[in-house]
This record gives sequence, C-alpha cells and structure tokens, in this order.
Amino acid sequence: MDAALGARESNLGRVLQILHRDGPQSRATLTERTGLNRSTTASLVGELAELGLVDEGAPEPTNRVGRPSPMASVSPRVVALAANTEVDAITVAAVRLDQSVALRERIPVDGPLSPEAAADVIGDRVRTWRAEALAGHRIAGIGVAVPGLVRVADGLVRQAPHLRWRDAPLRDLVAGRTGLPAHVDNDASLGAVAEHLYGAARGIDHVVYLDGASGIGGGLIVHGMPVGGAAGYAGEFGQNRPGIGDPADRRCPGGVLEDEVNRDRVLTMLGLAGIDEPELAAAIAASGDPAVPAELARQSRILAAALANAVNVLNPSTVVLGGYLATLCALAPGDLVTQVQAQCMPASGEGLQIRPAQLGVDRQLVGAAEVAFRDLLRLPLQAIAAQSR
Amino acid sequence: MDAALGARESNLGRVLQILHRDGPQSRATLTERTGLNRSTTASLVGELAELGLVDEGAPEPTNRVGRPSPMASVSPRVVALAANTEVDAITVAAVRLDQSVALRERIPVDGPLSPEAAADVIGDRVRTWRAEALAGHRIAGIGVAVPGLVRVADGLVRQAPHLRWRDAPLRDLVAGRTGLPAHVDNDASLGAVAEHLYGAARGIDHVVYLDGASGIGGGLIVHGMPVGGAAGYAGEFGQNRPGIGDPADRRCPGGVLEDEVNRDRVLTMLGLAGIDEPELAAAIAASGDPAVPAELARQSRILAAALANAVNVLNPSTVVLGGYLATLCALAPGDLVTQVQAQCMPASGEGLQIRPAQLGVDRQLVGAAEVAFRDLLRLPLQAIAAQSR
DNA sequence: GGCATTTGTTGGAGCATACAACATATAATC
DNA sequence: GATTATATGTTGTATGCTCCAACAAATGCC
Repeated sequence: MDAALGARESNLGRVLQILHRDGPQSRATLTERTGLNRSTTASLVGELAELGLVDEGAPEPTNRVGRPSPMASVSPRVVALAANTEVDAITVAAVRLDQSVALRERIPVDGPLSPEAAADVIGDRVRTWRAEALAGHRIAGIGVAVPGLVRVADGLVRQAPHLRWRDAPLRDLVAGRTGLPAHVDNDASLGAVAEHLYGAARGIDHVVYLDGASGIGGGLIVHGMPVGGAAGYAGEFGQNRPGIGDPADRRCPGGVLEDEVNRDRVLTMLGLAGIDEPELAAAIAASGDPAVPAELARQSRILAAALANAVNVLNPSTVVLGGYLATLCALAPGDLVTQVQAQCMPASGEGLQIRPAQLGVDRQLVGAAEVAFRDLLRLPLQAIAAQSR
Repeated sequence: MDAALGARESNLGRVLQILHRDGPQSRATLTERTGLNRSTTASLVGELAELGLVDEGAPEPTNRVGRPSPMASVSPRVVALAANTEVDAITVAAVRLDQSVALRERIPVDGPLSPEAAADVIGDRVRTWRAEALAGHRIAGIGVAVPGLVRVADGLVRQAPHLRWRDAPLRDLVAGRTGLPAHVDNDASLGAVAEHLYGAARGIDHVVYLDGASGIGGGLIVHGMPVGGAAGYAGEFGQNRPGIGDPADRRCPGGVLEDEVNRDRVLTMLGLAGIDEPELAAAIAASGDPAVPAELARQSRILAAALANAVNVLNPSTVVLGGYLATLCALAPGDLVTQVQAQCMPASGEGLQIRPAQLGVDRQLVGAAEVAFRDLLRLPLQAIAAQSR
C-alpha cells in the first residue's frame, strides 16, 4: 500500500521469503534476486540475523573468481506449528522455515472428536512442546488443515462431514488453547499451496490441484496465488457434476464427481479395506480381475471430463493429482492428458501437464505451516512486535 | 518490485487509477484513499496535471466546514482506442479515461475479413482520427476484442471460428497499422473486466462472467484481477460439458454447453432471425407457444448445472450474465440462483448473486480500452517516455 | 464577527536505498 | 609464488520521496 513507508520492512520480508522458499544462498544471489543494492542487501540480512530469523554462515566454495559471498539461511529455531485433523487421528507438527519437519506426532483418536476436543488435543501437544522441545524457539503461529469447507476469514469450519462438524469456530478454539495466532483452511487447499511452492507445481503460476482421499478435495493457484474465492470455499471439484460421455459409465445417477471417481469402489472390488496408497497400488497390480482395470479406466474417463472443464475455465499449465487420484492416474489404462485434451479446447490443453503430487504425507502440514508463516514473511517486524505483546 | 525506487511513479499511477476508476474527486478524498500525506497528494496531482493527464478544477460546494478542496479529474484529452471485431462489422472507438466514448464507428464488413484486412480497416480509421478528431489528444494505445481464443502474451489469435481466423498475429498487425502499442484479448474476457470495474460486478473481487452471443464466452475475476490462465485462454465456459440432471434435457449428444444453451434454438422456435436482444425478449413475451418457455426452462436448467460447477470451484460472490444469457435468466421460468444453489455446495452458493450485465454495447470497447490504458495507469512516466520515442 | 474545522502550502526532517570508492578474498596467469 | 582479473563486502555520502509541523486560507456555525 504505502510504497515508501514500510519499504524496509517489506524488503526484509522479501529477503526472508526468498530464503524460505528457495533455501540457503549467498548474499550475492540475494542481491541479484531482489534487484537491490549490495549494501542494502547486506543491511537487510544483517537485520534479519539480529532478529534471529536468519543465520549468516561462511561462504561456500564456489570455484569461481571473486570474493566469496557469505551464505544466508533461515534460522532453524523459527517454526510454525501445523495440525491436520482427520477422522482417526490428529497430526501435530512443528515445521521450520526451510520446510523441514522438526517435530511430528500423530495422535490417534477414537472416532470423530468434537471441535473443542480436537482443539484440546492440539493445545495439549503444543503446551508440552513449548515447554520442552521448542523452548527457545520462535513460533510464528499455527495452521490447521481440515477436510471440509472453511470460511478462511475467521476460521469457521462450515461443514466437515467426515468429522461431523458444522459451523465450528475452530480458529478461535485453537487460538484460545494455544495462545498462538491461528489459521484454518481446507486440507486440499493447503496441499495445493505446498505443492505449488515446494512440490510438483513449483514455480508454476496456474495450477489445478486435486486430492483424492475419502472424497475429492481441490485447490487452485492462479497468478501464483492460492485462490479461496469470496468466502474461502473455492476448489471443491469433488462436488462437481461433469458431463459423462458414455451414459453407461455412470454408477450413481445424480451423483457428483467424488461418487463416481471413488477409491472405495476399487477397494470393494478388491475385497480390501484400510490400506494406504502404496498398498492399494500393489493390490491393483497383483489383481488378475479384468474388472479392476476396467473400473480404473471408467473412473479416469470421468476424471478426464471434470478436468477438461477445469482446463477450459482456468487454462492451467499443470494439474497435480494427489492421493488416490495419483494412483488412479498412474495405473488406469490410457493417458489421462490425452483424454483431457480430447475433451477441452485444443489451445487450452496445449502443453498441459498432469503430475502426481510430490510431497507425501507432510503435504497438508507444510501447507498449514505456510499460512502460519505468512505474516512473518510479509512484515517481519510487525509480526514480531505483535507477538511480544 | 523495487519498493523505494519508482515509489513516486507508482504513486502517480495510483492517483491516476483512482481518478480513472472512480471519477472526479477532491484532493482531500484522494489523500484519504491513498493514505498519503496532504502535501504528497498535492504534489502528485500537480505533476499529473503538468503531464496533461489530469485537470484540476474549482472545489465543489460541499456544505461542510473547512477549506474546500479542489477537484481533480482525468483529462478528456487522453484516450485509448478500442476495436471490436465481429463477423459482420468492426467497431472502432476512442474511449476517454472516464470511460466515456469520445468516438465510435461501426464499420460493416462483408462476411469474415482476413486478419490483415481487419487490421487495415482499424488502421485506416485510426489514421483519420489521429489527423482530425483526435488531434492534440494523447492516445495511450489500442485494445482489440476478438471472439476467439487469444494468446494474450503476444496477441496471437489462436482460433476464432466465426471469423475463420487461425493463428493470426493480430497484435502485431494492428500495432503495425496504427503505430500504437496494441493489446488483443478475448471479447468476453474484456467484457468481464469492464463489468468488474464499471458495471454489474463493480468492486466485487470474485466474479464469474458469461456472455451469450453466437456462442458462450466467459471471463473470470479472481482476487479482483482478471484471470487469463497460463496462456490467456481461461474463461471458456462455452466448451464445458456440465452434467445434465435429466437426460431428456439433452439435445446434442456429446455436445458442449453452448450447443445446449443456445440462442439460435429459441430463434428457430420463434421463426425469427437477425434480431437483437430486446427484440428477442419482446418476441418471447409475445409468443403464445408453450414450447418456448419450456425450452427456456430447459436451457436455464443446463446453465444452472454449469454455473454450479463454477461456483464450487471458484466460490464467486457474483455471477454476471451478458447478452442472450441475461435474456434467458430474466425470462426463463424459475429462479436461476435457486437452481444453482440446489446443485452446488450449500456454503459455496450462500449469498450468490446473479446479475445481468450493465454496460450494454460498449462493454467490450470499455474493456479493450482498459487494457490499452493499463501501462499508463501503472507507470505513467514510463508509458509517456516510451511513447515519445 | 469570532471560532472551530478542514484543507492547502511551505520548508525542513527522516527514512531507505543507490552510488562510488575502497578493501578483501578468490581463481587464473605467468 | 607474485601478479592480475574478478567478484563481492564495507563504508560514507548523495538522492529521492514522503512525512511532519507550522502557518495560511476558506468555509460553516454560533
């Protein structure tokens, strides 16, 4: 907003963000990336080091002429907390500014917990960590991933069917239990953020992300920014109704995408339950039943129809598939990209890439930590001042 | 990018943009809106006036205590040119910074022109205007609206079926003929820009815009910014295949939205052709054939299905319908909002508004002018310097 | 007509970065 | 192994832009 006032703080944030996203690098590199002057960069890095956000280190051997430039890296003593609320467990983690997971604990729970109980579980874990493992660390805040619709502005969980939550004020509950600034968002939206910054869609400005678990969640990146929409509910591809080319492909009249493209259907077919993705992939490969690849092909046709709609509307350069959808894409007969391109506008589908997600189980946690880091990365001084009050 | 260097230029742009978008206002208002200091605002407005971009005028009577603040308004001698290429005509216009249309000429053409011939038509008109009506005016550039897929980065028209263009380098053709910086974009995307800034979606950050003419074009506004996607093809709702609830509603097996929701079907039913929207609306109202409202109801059900998908994915607060789709929405039995809400996630559809477009025939021209103004509004000094070279 | 209020106007202070000159550390060269 | 070219750190100063404070001006209110 105000261009000159706060210019320094904004530049501090820029430097910190570059180190956060792209890892340790020399001051010379930072100078080039920011376009600022050498002396300014030195001053900025120095101030960040004084604030305890950045560590300055010895130059790395570079085998090039010229005076070596000292390295800067984010301090390992700065973390964001992250929580992922699932039906059978709540995972809490501490994520460093370099995305490494300092602490992680999966806390199994019996059946769906109430929002209050879930906040208690998170709060207890955080209290212990702050007294012990995280003593002496700066904690930027806490981000919570929820499998449901979240009104991002105030962290109200509007609807999380699997958790049986409705209109749960989770942000305030978690903030109250932890005493930390809290942020809540949809798990798939956070996965999209993580894959965009550090995973399969790194550096790509227009991304459609779909994550298949019990349902199908999704997230969008447009102009390099996560898209929440008016209230924060954007990305719910699972509830879309794509046109299905061959009526015989429909299993669920009036059903939505996640009814048709559904992991449980394959599990049932295989007579299995309670297995993870690698196990599912192995079971599919081991199965001799021809109905299995046929079902995968059917599901991938419907997925392609839904993706073609998304490609027409959003013209992404990359689609990232996570969880079950990555398995489906890898194992279904035929090429999903080709199927999508056959149904969308030729130009829109040009050069389209469909990639599996890269970040594994920590995806939601890294995404949640990212939103918890946001204020610190934008305006470091203000974030620190706000915390010491 | 660089926060301090160029701060002034960026602030010049901000002031100019506020006057451009929100009309004449006092310096005091500008001070409040920008958050800058009184003295800074005075200096900025003064410099813009010296540049010939802004006029300073006498204070307006305000009936309030205190020294009256002089008004600032955009200069009427600054224009952007705009062109809309249709099958049967090319419309060229000069649009002022206050969106008023200084000059407009609709040039009928016989059948589809080649891209070169179209650029010639535009170039001839522009040459005459520059010598006469626009003498002494500053011309920021020219924006061209095309009914087709446009690669925005270089203004290559990839595909414009109605014009029978494929891979036409229209930006370079128009820039060559006019000697002006040229921008080309899809007509519906430009309509979305115009409705977002000055029409039915004014001030709304998340908008889905659909325009029904010969086909269905569309545009998106996300986070208050127009969305082009990776190459600029975003918004092509017309080529989507929505799930159609009742199979009996399908008229066109394997067809896309614009095959099913189609103005020509209604025209045929009415035995009419070559009429405009008001005439169509009147004809529908006058028709006693019960098949007509039934067809409108069918089309609106399918439109609702497509919109529900978009609402799930993008969570807009407002959907704007232009052209035939506005007519359809107004005249089809039943409430379109209700139909959409019935098919999307309840939370996503909360508070959804569906509004007719407001800007009428100048919509595309205003949108095209807007992109032509963009550089001038962002960095006025650079834009002016670039022009005088 | 005096007073409160709001805004314009002016000159100077402050902040942040750019710049230039010099210092330093490395690789390449002879 | 000294010399040179190159790249970067370091330092003090200059520049650009805004903010600030004090004063002036124009209006409504009493």
